[in-house]
Amino acid sequence: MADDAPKWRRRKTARPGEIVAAALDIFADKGFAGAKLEDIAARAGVSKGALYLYFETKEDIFRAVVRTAVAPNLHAIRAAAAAFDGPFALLAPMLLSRMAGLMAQSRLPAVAKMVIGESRNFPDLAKIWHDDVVSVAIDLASALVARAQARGEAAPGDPRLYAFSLVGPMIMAVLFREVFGEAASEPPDLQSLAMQHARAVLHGMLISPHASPGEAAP
Amino acid sequence: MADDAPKWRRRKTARPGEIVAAALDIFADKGFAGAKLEDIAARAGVSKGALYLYFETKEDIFRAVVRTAVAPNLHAIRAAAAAFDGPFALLAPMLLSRMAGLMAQSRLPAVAKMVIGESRNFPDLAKIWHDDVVSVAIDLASALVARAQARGEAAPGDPRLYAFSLVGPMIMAVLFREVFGEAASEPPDLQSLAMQHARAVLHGMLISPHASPGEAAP
Amino acid sequence: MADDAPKWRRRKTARPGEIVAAALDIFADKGFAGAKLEDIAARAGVSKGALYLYFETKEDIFRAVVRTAVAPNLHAIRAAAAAFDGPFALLAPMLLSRMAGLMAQSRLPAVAKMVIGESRNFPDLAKIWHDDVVSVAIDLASALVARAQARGEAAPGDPRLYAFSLVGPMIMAVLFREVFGEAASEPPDLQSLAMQHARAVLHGMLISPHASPGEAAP
Amino acid sequence: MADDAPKWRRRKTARPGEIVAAALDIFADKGFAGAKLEDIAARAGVSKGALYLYFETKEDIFRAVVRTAVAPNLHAIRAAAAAFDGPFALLAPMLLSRMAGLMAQSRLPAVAKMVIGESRNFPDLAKIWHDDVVSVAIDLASALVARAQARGEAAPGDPRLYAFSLVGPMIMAVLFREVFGEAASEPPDLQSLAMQHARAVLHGMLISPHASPGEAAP
DNA sequence: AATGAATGAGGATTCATTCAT
DNA sequence: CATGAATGAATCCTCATTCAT
Repeated sequence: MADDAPKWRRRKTARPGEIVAAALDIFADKGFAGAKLEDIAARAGVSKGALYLYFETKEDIFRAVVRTAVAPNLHAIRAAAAAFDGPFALLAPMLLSRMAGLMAQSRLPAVAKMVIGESRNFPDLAKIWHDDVVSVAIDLASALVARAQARGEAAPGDPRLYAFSLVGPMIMAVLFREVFGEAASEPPDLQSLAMQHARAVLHGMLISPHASPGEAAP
Repeated sequence: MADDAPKWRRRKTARPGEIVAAALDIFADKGFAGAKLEDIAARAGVSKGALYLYFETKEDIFRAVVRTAVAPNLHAIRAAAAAFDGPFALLAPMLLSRMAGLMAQSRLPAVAKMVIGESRNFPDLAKIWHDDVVSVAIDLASALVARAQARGEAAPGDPRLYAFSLVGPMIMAVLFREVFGEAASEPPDLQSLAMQHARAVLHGMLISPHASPGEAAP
Repeated sequence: MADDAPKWRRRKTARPGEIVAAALDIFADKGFAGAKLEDIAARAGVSKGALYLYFETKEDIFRAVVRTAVAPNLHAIRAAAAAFDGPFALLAPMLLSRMAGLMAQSRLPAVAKMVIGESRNFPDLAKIWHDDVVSVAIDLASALVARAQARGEAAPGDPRLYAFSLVGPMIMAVLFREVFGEAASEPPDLQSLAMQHARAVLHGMLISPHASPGEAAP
Repeated sequence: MADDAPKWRRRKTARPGEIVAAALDIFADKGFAGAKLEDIAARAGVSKGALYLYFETKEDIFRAVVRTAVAPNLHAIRAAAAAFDGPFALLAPMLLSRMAGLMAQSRLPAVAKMVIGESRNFPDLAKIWHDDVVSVAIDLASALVARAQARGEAAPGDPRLYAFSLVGPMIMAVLFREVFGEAASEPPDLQSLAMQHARAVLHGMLISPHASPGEAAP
């Protein structure tokens, strides 16, 4: 609360970002309807009226929050995909690990929770989220699987469903942490899950009678 | 939903259930804050005031919706687990398939969406959902994995993380369908996903040079 | 940011007048409450803050608008009255015609509309308008009538009511044009009305059986 | 059971009228923007929320006020016109007198003031007012004049402008009273004005050398 | 039990006004 | 002098909740 530093006015450029950041916190905590503009303003360190210098409506702020969260991470995902072209057995764990890192660092999980809860009230945001995040990720994973299949690395099957097999556990874990937080039982560690799941989905959970004993424990 | 029973004077005991069913529809569509008691009452075929004959507050109705959705399905899951004690390689696909059926039939996905969105506003409901649904399912899967490991059927590793590997894709697919609905690209088929994912997570997606061709289709 | 282009040219004295002119346009269009200071500033080509260099409040601007519109026209009316001292039969049409010209040229009708609408919110302005415009005009007309009566030119009767008989049609026509504008049926032509009404109120609309046919068109 | 029991409920039927009556008072006093819904509700003896049981928005109430004021008086005007078919010299004073009575009894002057002030903000209401009140009155007067001309009773000239000559003074006087109220100099008496103006506009203000001396003094 | 008219606290939004630059 | 970002009081409107019928 106490801000000793003299607040230099003329924040015109920085303000929108500060407001969006504050709004993300409040929306993630209270949901869209539960969030009070007054709280968002307070957290952003501005007055209620100042919000309307940069955004038309509460919905507008919400949209900005979702869009702002999506854009940079979207680029990161695409970059990760294009950067590597090795064998699927190495690519999959790398991608899951990177996904774990992304989820831990960014506010994507919080935004995901918001979008899930408000998907019916903001169909256009759901569409943005779908088109720019979920579909991109699924298409990426599907493409990797398809390539692996073409190379004879991966078993036959629907690449799109395999995409769910690959990233589903990460999504579930992320939402688990976001929804139940520390209020519930110990949340899963994302990096550990990424590693163990990569091995499981690549090599299988079953201990093959033909496999060497060392295979299961790297 | 069928109205083959005489309508007059059958209400008394049926009313709360009808209200909860109506509320589930409205809450699933609009979210907690967006749902109007007037709409719930209209859908239930009663007056606004009548809601207060059976429930104290709007929150009370919401809690009843969540609890009502949880209870019976919870039993089904436990029953399914206890009923079968075969090899993990057969149990896992069966459970995933049953899970797919459960998700398709019940309103669990809709309630899950609601709980995710309102988890911060209703910590107690999040806790109920966690304790009675999520934790139970995870514990169940973990126990099955641990048993399989003890029997030498499953590879070593954290059984809890394996639980995410098992059910995560189903959860993701269910939410995908719930959130994006028909407005987005083709939603994944749950049964197909259950089958393919079971094979993938059990035997691995990779084509092992040592594996026999028949391994993929048991 | 630093913009070294010196904008201050020569305004200083012209500014208040420009602001008042802009305000008149906006007030006439939106009414007092509906007018936004931002719009007035924009139309005057100054910043919002600049308004406060010349006026204390929004009300202050409104008062200035009304007063500014009143003052010069007031002079014109008095001058017209004092300038001529001929027979009433010639004076009346001349005054009505001059009134028509004044109404068509000045923004008096627009200000009249504003004052009518805001008379209860700005009793002091209503008083100014009454004392400086309406009463002056009525008193002037009354005085002319009284003089005509004293000279035996005009029939007996309340000079004040005769004043309404004289100028009422002009007022009504002016308001008709101001309120309904071009959105309604053809507005009356003020000069034509002035001429025809002068003849009617002086000589009567009825065709007297005793009057010669030429009487109606002198 | 039969649902057609008399609705003694509350005031469901009477309320809208009460609200409109209260709103007319407040709107007339404060103007549209200046009127607070809270004040309207208080004057109507209901809560703020109750207003929204009967009207959608503040604008909706305003429209209802204007429309409600127009409708019944409209009928009265038309009836008066159709009822009488005597000589113009008798019809004109009768109509002016009736107009004076109507203005004194009804809230038409107050509504007129509102419409004048808000004509730009509510063009549709201005149109209603024009089409249903002003045009009707002008057309009516014009028709009477035209008929009188056809009968050789009235002098030639534009009947529409004559209509302004006839009713303009009444309109001006009514607005004078409404705008300046008792705060200003003595307001004109409507009935006296109707009588004196009728004589003036019929027979002329000038004393004709040919007229008998007794004609000018009733 | 059931109704639905009525309530009023709560919150999004506007805009006259201020003041640091 | 001039600016325009910032403020916050004011007010419309919503809707969960109550209660007379």
